[in-house]
Amino acid sequence: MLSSTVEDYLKALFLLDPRGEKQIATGEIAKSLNVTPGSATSMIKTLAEAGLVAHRPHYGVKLTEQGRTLAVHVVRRHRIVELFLVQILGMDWSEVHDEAEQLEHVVSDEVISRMNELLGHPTHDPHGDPIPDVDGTLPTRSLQLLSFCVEGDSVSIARIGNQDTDFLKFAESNGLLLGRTIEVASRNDTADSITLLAQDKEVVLGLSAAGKIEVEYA
Amino acid sequence: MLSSTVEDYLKALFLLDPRGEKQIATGEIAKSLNVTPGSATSMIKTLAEAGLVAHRPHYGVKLTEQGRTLAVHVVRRHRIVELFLVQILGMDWSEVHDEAEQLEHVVSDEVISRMNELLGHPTHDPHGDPIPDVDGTLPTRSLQLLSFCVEGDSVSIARIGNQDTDFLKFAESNGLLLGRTIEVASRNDTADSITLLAQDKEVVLGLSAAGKIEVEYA
DNA sequence: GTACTCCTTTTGATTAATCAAAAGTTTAAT
DNA sequence: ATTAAACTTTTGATTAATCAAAAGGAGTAC
Repeated sequence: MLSSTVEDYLKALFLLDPRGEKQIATGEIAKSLNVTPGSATSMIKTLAEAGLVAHRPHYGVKLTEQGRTLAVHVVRRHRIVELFLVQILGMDWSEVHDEAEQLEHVVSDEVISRMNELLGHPTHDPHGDPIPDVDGTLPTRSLQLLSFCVEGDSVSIARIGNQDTDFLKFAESNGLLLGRTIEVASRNDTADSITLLAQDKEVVLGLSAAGKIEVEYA
Repeated sequence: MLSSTVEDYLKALFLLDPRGEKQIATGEIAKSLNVTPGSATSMIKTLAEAGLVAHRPHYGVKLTEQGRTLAVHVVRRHRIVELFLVQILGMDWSEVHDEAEQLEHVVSDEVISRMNELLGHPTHDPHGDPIPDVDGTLPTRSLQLLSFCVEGDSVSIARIGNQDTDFLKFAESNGLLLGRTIEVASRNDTADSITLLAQDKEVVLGLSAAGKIEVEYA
């Protein structure tokens, strides 16, 4: 059995590079897990010995096939739990991330499978992130960053790539919910901002915030 | 925040003495948690320093008010989760105990409160154990051990005091389910057994097994 | 090509929880 | 009162995970 900590490292590696293309720097892992670089190095060594990552000292680290499979399953558990908390328990999407962060390490396959059933084999979690299926396959969509959209675009919101409670609360209260269709009213690269029309209300976002939102052309 | 381990010790102390009357022996705690006596002693010292138990060396240990309150909440979480797994996720009562054992340490108050709502503020879990309410109060019933029943008694099953999967599967397959009315067909103290009529089928139990089942007179 | 900066890795300590085995207490028995 | 049995506590090690700070690479700048 993997410890929660090991699962967290694997998940972080997966999320930093879902395609498994890059070499990930120790510092990046450390930052994303809020540990010191030294802690990350020593855990990486442990993971490497267990065959879960390939480590090239001073260059970077990458999940092995085995490590990736385990990571994907942690992510699957996380996302199913999140959706379950929203759909079945009626919690707010802004508060389920931290809860799922804990639950992902303890819910059994049996429970996940029943939740999955009850939810009707969903493909995406409440933030629009894809839910890997039992054998680790991720559904794909072709999404566009809202920050790349131009004036006049009419798009529907497909994913919010920021789990921060405050950000999600802000999005919610401004009508920026998954599935909602919005229009790009204007875009100002000098001011680094974009103005949207969501439910006939104007919302102004900085481009970096807009870069956390992914959309689909209708 | 309490560690899972601390919560397990508190819960064990509570379950070994729900009324908070006795001094509990170190060895009993060790046995119920499957650790060596030395481990128990050292944890007891930690708990005592934190004010969660009163320890009289070589005599025994007892939860303080504070410790008991925390323990009751762990038990509440455990039992609500168990019932939730059975009622909402459709799991079998024989498999939810171990699952709940893990979940009890990570589900938030928010989630417990929503589960509780969804379940309609239940008073007992799938094994007939009482669910403490939010402020720690336990519902009471006056139950009788099945092993004390005599020939001719007609009673309804109120509690199964054995979380063991095999035992629960056996009970289930012999019609010994919560709420079911059964009759004591005969009782043989020499053979240490009791014969029941459950749904017109005869079931013979040893008295020690019967002592794990609690009943209510109709 | 020496120096500097920015990472990464190593080192040495610390904390929580555990175990095995030694030492110490209680109780009960003769 | 001595001794034995049964239990509890202490002691010393171990493991996983972490941190702070020292030491070590790599690339860049001049």
